[in-house]
Amino acid sequence: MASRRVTITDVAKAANVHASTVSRVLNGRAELSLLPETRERVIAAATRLGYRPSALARGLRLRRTYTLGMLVPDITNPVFPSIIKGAEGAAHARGYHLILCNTDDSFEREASYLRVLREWRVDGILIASSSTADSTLAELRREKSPFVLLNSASRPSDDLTVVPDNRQGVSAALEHLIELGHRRIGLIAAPQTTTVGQARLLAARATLRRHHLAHEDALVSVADSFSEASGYRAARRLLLDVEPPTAIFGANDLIALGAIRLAREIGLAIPRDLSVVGFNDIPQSELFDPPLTTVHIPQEEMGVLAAALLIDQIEGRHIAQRQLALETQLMVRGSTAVPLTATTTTTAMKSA
Amino acid sequence: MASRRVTITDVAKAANVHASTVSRVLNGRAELSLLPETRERVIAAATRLGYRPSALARGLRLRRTYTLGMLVPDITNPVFPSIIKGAEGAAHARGYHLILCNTDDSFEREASYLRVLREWRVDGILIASSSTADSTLAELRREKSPFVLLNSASRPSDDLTVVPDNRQGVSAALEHLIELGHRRIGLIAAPQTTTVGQARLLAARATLRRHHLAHEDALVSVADSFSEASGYRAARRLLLDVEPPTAIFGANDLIALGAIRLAREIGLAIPRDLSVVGFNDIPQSELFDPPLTTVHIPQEEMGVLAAALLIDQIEGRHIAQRQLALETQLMVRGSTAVPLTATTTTTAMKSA
DNA sequence: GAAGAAGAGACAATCGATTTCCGTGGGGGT
DNA sequence: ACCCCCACGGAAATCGATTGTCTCTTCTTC
Repeated sequence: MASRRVTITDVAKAANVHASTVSRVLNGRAELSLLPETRERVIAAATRLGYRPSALARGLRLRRTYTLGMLVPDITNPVFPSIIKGAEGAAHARGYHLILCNTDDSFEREASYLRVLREWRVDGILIASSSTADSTLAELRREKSPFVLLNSASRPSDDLTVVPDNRQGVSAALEHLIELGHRRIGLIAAPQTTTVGQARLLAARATLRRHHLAHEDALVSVADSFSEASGYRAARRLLLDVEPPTAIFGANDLIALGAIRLAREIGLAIPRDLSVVGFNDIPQSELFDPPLTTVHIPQEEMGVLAAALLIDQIEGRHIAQRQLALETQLMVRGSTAVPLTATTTTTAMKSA
Repeated sequence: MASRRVTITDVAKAANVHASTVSRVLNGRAELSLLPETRERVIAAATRLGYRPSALARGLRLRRTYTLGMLVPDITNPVFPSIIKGAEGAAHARGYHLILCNTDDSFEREASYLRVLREWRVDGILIASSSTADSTLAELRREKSPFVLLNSASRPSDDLTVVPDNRQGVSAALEHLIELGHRRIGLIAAPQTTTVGQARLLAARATLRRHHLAHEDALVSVADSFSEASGYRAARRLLLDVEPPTAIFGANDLIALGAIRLAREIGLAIPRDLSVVGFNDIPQSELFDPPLTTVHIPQEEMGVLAAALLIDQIEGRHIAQRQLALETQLMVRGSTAVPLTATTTTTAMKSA
């Protein structure tokens, strides 16, 4: 009744050969010569029975699973689907597939998933999870399990890494605001427990310093996650201040959108009263109200490259460059404009 | 050097017992009594060595993998991440995890992935892929592999199914337009090769008929996918017509957004010149320009329920209800309004 | 015609778990 | 004193593949 799965032995019996012969035929290894006729008989039997080798058994024997684990902090953040799509496509093209794990930015879930991935003997791991504990990485290194950090550089190390060029992107965003005439620029940073969060805040501060602009603490608010809700909350501290900024740079698009929502609620028009820039250029960015000015990062490409890098590493190919920082591009859209006070400010600057 | 994985035998040796004993201790089966002292010795050895059982070996032996496959047509469509998140969370809570497969709405990729999932002996499959071939489903049924259709009802059958109540949602959307005074309502349908596409078009036509409104072919345009770009293309046929509709219902939000983009380009103001309603209520819907009026479906819940249903089925629990059609809710936002011609039209209607 | 080579496949070990079936030693019942 | 049973845990089969080795033919070649 419960139509038992057909195994290699079933095929062997049907073709009147030994299981080992079936294996050799199906895997097309040429080391052993086989009669063409036998080969055909086996293939015929296999297709007739609808034989599908068990990946479990093969993985056990081969100690290879052709499977990649992928750790993602929050799949509902619209940057990730594109990245995942890229990674998944590249993996598929090379004969691998992905086990996707949503860590919800929780250490326990991440640890739990990492265990699962190890139990499944995945060949390598793609880590897009931003808050990965150093101890976790240390363990992976120690175990020599291949992994690639995606979108979240680790502190200087030799790990394989694929990130957007945060420095370049952030400074392009801020310089855009500066060129428009903004002088009080607020920063909504991402959690400083994450490397992305740190990198972007660092880059932002450096840019402001380079342009001799204030980057006092009153102008920096740290969001507690990468979400819209948390951008909204973080924006309070900036916009309800006595001397609010005329422009805000959000560490990612969702945070920027949250800031916009709050600004609206307290009666600020975007971009007239407040300019906002985001980061990532999530899909549909140009459809928002207003169309979001943001830093584009090549999301799908990042996924593709990360998967390629990981597989190269797994298969022991030579890796020319271990750290990839991909070019970003500022997309100027409707959420930024000349500040209301622009003329007076610039005049003041000039007279100074 | 290559620190060999620690196996059950290693633990057994370290604890001075037989491998079978280790297995018994670790799986906590009570059928065989063990000395508490032995138990502790084994556990100590296992944790000391950092033993992780091989899911491959266990799966092979048990013929159970505690793994679910999930087929998704396009992960970059913002409905799906929430659904996936729900499914993944529910699965994780029950000790299962997901292998996510992005089919890109391609039959070959879907078939290929289905093969992979079978090779991996997943315990069950979550099918959110909308265009699944009937033959595929037939095969799954024949093989008695558990599966749940998610977001895509099959033709009347006994399959486990979790869908939004398309009929209710669609009619709420259209009746909203009708109440506003719209009489020429254009439909942008989703591909009719998909069950969702069919269900929503059918429901739309029925609603229009019920209200004695025209639903001529000139008012129906079929998009060739569920994407924004294809909504944009499909909208051409409606809006560049001699007698364009005053409102458009898009079979999903992306399609609706595409229609809005085209409308803008040809100089129509939304919602003044054209009202648009979508379906799904994708995240960030209220942030679009204009905020999108759309039919909310409980995305995450759908994922949760589908996973729960699948696991119940796998574990042989009794299933009270095999088909779930979840309630939808119309979210009236900024993309719909009274048509410009409203007064004249309603007057005409009344005098009739 | 015999030795050797080569061709075609069968055999069996192995991967790392789980589980059924036994074996042993001790205690209790009659 | 005999038997039975129970507690404890070892042995071995099994899941379904892959691959190194062995065997058996058949064909060369001198």
